[in-house]
Amino acid sequence: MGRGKIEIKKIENPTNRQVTYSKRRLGIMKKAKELTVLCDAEVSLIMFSSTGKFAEYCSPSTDTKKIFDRYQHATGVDLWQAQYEKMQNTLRHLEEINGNLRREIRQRMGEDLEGLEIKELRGLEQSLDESLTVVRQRKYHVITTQTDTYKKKLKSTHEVHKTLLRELEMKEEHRDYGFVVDDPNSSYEGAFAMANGAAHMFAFRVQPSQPNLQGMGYGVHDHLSLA
Amino acid sequence: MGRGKIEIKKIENPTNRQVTYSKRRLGIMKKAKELTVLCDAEVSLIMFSSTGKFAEYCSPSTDTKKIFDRYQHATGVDLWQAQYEKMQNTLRHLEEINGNLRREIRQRMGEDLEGLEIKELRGLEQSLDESLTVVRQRKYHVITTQTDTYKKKLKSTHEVHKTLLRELEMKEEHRDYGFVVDDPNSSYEGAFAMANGAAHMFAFRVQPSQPNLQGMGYGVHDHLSLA
DNA sequence: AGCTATTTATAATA
DNA sequence: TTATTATAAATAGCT
Repeated sequence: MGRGKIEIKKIENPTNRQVTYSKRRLGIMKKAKELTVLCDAEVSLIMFSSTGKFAEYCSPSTDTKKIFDRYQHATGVDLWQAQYEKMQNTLRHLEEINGNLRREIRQRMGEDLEGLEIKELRGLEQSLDESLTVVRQRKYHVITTQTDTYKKKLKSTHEVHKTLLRELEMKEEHRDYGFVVDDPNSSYEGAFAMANGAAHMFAFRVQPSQPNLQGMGYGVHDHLSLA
Repeated sequence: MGRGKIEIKKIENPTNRQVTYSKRRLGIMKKAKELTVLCDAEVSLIMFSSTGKFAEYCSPSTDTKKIFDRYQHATGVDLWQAQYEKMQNTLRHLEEINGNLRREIRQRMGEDLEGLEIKELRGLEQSLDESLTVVRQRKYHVITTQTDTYKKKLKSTHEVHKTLLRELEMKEEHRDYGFVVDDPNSSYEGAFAMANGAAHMFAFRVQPSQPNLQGMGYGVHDHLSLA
């Protein structure tokens, strides 16, 4: 149906191919519409050109999703089922692992021990013992580091104090009156008390075992309630 | 393109409509094939007649699912996306929880402690300490139970022994010769040595802390490698 | 299902 | 792309 007959094979000239695609795309869409109207049919037509350009026709009485639902029903092939089931399996697997991890944590917290053999209990005990040692070491390390930090702060406060004292002495030499202090916190007593007080507060928290901290928990636990 | 021009509107005569559907269905499928070949396009054509009959054409280079995935990508239209993304989110969420659980276990094993504050370290230490106590108690409980079991077995062995002794004494009274023993394991010495020996082996394993058991691990760890 | 007169689609061309 | 037009292809009405 043209000036000459053509063989049905790929048009190698890209321009011609594109032109033919445009014309025939309109043609087939017209055909699809006519089929829909004349024969009261439902038609879905989806096309991608070789350059990736997308075009579609779908009967007005329906939509592409409905057509595909019908398609799946008609063919019995559930296109998404495979993917879906795969994901569901992964999900189940993850939940199982999750359960196991939670159980391990519970056992490491001294719960859920009923099912364990002596051998396992001994292993767990030993592991906890070793872990406790490591955690204690780490705690002492952190404490030491923080103590050093406070010491440095204290020392720096002392420097400030000395400077202030010198300034005051100089002022005293220039006047025959006593202290002139604008801000009580900048005085020797104020600054020293603060630094010392902070250090004391910390020292108080240094006790190895605090039986009253039950309610404080161990912050990382929060994520047990995530799922 | 026929003996007479027709108006494009629903053919009311069902027979005519069906005939026209058949002819035009073939026609449009031919067009779809030609478009595929001539223009190197990807085409999906799905049709349902007014009587519900299903027919489809799909480019050989692809399949209906792929066309549909491309369709979704091209249109941005949802269809299955919602469900799919929901699952993907759940999956990601589970994996995240999983990671957190693993981290908690590692921390309960004395690893990965760098990010913890003193407060958290102290909480962890206390938790481990308490857990260790519980696990030790449980271990001793299990050990006690097993020891009881062995004691009962031993007692029962003693009963057997007494019976045997009585039988032997009776035999001695009937003959004037010494012991007559068929199976050495059924003798007093054999039975007692076994029961006692087993108990000893167990007693040996009762020591609270076994520094050499590092390699044995704590069986429950295996599931750390599940995912 | 075939047939074929006629309409329609489109290849070549501009 | 769009328009023209000669020609191939599709198909409506009939068997």
